[in-house]
Amino acid sequence: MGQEIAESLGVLLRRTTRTQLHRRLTEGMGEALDETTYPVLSALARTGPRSAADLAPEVGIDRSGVTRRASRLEEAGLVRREPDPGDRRAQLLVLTEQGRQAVAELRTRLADRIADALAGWPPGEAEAFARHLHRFTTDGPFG
Amino acid sequence: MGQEIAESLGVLLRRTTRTQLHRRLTEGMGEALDETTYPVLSALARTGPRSAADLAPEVGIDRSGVTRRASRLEEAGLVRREPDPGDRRAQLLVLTEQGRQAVAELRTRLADRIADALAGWPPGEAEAFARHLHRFTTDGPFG
DNA sequence: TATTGTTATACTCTATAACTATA
DNA sequence: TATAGTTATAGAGTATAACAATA
Repeated sequence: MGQEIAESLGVLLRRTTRTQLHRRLTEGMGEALDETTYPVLSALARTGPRSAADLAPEVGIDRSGVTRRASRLEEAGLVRREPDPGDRRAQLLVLTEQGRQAVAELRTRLADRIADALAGWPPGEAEAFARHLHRFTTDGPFG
Repeated sequence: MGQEIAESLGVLLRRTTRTQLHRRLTEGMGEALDETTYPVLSALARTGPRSAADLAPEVGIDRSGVTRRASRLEEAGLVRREPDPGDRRAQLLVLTEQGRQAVAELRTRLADRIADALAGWPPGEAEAFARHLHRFTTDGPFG
């Protein structure tokens, strides 16, 4: 059983698993939105307006990387920068209306893919899997 | 439910999730064995002796990358190169005894981490999760 | 003194292209 | 002609270090 999970993790954690999924999700959504900028846009949608420093651990890169990716998204009109009212050193990254639309499209695409994958599963198993996977990513062998 | 899976996938597919796990697994096992060479060693153990070209898709990089990583493992004595008896163009990458010992240690470490993560789960749920995760990585939204 | 965003720099890792040898 | 391994090269992406502004 542990061996089966180890094998599955091996596939999931492959570099190509991530890049290929993100590349397909962002396909045709403009030059600025690719597997590099996707995690920033996605994290921003998940957490709401954030500074680059706050977003960095969420995305798994440092603040200079967030700045660079955010600049690409800003040029494309998906993100804008606003001064943080509570800290004049900081800039908040905020989704524009166009950015929100892009996130909605990305979420739909991902949801469709997941639904397709689970379509043939026996009743109840998909729900159980969702719960288990969430628990595993939270308490799993990653900390 | 799809949303819950999407969130979990977001965590699993983070670049840092992979590198940190592999970094911890290989900790203290010599300079040649790190998060870069781990997937090659692991794939070799899983599939048996293979050429660089055959191993490339398994690892998710191209054959030049496999060659480079294999050379590091060879220098450290974990892998050796043998001529392929069936094709004189090819070189088979083979685990040495030291390489097999390293793989055994890595498997133990990963199994321990997984077992720790599942220790508190209700009876039967871990087994179900293992089956579901395997199915999901096989038929999932990645192809 | 510490932390912010940003930029420039150095480093790591990768794919691409070339080469020779063999199928 | 195509494919093997290998090497050199160029590209992408990253962390590190520095900077001025603000806490």
